[in-house]
Amino acid sequence: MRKNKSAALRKPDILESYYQVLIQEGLEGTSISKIASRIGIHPSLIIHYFKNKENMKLELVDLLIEKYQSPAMINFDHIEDDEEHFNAIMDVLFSFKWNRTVDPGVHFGFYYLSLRNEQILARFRVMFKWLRDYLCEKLIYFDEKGIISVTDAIKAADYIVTLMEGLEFHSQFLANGKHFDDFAQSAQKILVSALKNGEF
Amino acid sequence: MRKNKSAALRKPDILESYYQVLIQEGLEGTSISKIASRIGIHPSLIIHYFKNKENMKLELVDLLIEKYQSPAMINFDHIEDDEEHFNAIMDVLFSFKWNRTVDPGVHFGFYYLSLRNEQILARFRVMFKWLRDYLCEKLIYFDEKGIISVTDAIKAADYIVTLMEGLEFHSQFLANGKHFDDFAQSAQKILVSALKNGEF
DNA sequence: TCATTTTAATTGAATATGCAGTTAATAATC
DNA sequence: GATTATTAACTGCATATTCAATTAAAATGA
Repeated sequence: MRKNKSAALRKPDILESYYQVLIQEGLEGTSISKIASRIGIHPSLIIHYFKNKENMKLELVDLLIEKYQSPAMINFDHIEDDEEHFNAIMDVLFSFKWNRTVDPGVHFGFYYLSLRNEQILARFRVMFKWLRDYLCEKLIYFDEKGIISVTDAIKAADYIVTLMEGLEFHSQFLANGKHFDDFAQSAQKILVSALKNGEF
Repeated sequence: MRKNKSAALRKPDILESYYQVLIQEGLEGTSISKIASRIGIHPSLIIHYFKNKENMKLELVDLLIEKYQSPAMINFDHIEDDEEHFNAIMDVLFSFKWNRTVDPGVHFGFYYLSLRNEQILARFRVMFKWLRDYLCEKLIYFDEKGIISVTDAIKAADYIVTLMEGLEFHSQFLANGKHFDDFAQSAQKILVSALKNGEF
C-alpha cells in the first residue's frame, strides 16, 4: 500500500536526498531521477513539490546555510572567563569542525554556482555578512574587556573570514596530512597576536 | 572550399573556444557541440582530436595553468633595489592583475572539479606548490638581504598563498566596491609587517 | 459513526531536447 | 598513395518537465 506523507515530511526528505546525491555524484552527476530513485519516489513528485530544479537548488542552499549558522556551533556565551571565551571562539573557527557541518564539496559547488546565479550569490553574501557581523560584535566586546586591542573591528572581522576561507583552500591544494593542522594552528596564532598587538 | 588546418593550429583553436564557452555558459552549459559550432566545425572533429571530453578538459587545465605561470607577470628580477623588488612582488600578488590572467569563473569551476577528479587535483597541487616554492625562494633571498625577517620560509609562503586565495573569496562575497581595494591593501600591509617583524 | 466530498500526494506514460560518442564516407595534403 | 582532416548520419541514453489519471488522507455532513 502506498504511504502518503505530508509535504512537511516529504520536502525535507527530497532535499536530504538531493544533498546526498550531490555528495556522491557532484553537481554534474546529480539529476532529479537519481534524487527520486534514491528515496523510492517518482521523479514527477519532485517537480510537484518544487516546480523545477532551480527552486529546489535554492531551497537546498537555504537549508545548508541554516545548518551552517547553527548557534550550537559558534555560541560560547556560557563561558564566563573572557580569555577562555575568546580562545574558544578562535579555536572553533580554525578547527574546521564548524566549516564541515556541510560537506565541503557541496559547499564549494554552490560557491561556484553563485558566480553564475544571482540568487545563490545573494544568499551567500547574506551568510558571510552574518558571520562577519557576528565576529565584529564579539571583537568589540573582547576589546572592551581588554582581551584584544582593535580599532577597526570590521576590518579585523573581514580578515578573519578571509583567512578562514583561504585555509579551506589551502587544505585542498597545499596540505599533506599533519602539515595542515600545524599550519592552521600557526595561522591562528599569528592572527591572535595581531589582534592583541593592535594591528587592526 | 574546405580549409584543412593542421592539428597544431586546430587544437589550440578548440581549446580557446572551449574556454570562451565556459566563460559564457559555465560548466553545466558547456557541450562539445557548442564548442564546435562557435568556431564553425563539426563536433566529431573535437572527438577526433581529443578522443573524449575528459581529455579535452585536462588539456585546457594544463593550458590555463601555463598561462597562470606566465613569467612575465611575476618576474621582477630586473629591479635592482631589493626593497623595491620586494614591494613589486607584494603589489602584484595583492593586485589581482595576476590572478585574473584566467577568468575567475573558469578558474573556480576547475577548482571545484578538482574535488571530484584526481587528475585535475594533481595539476592544481603542482601549480600551488610551484607558487609556494617560488615565494619561498624569494623570501629566503629577501631575508638574507635584510629586507624581511623569516625563519620558517615555507610557512610564510604558505601563509601568503592562503591569504591570496582567501582574498579572492572575499572579493566575491563580502566586497562592495571600493571597500575591497582598501581591504586588500590592509591585508597586504599586515602581512608585510608580519614578515618584517619576524612573525614567521 | 458512517458515507460523501474535497484536497493533496503520487504515479505512469509521453515529449522534446540535448548530450557524448561511433562509424563510415569524403576531401585535402604531403 | 597514404595519411590526416573533416563531415554526415546516426545511436543510445539521460535529461527536465508536462499532463492526465489514480490513490490516499482529510474534511464535511448526516
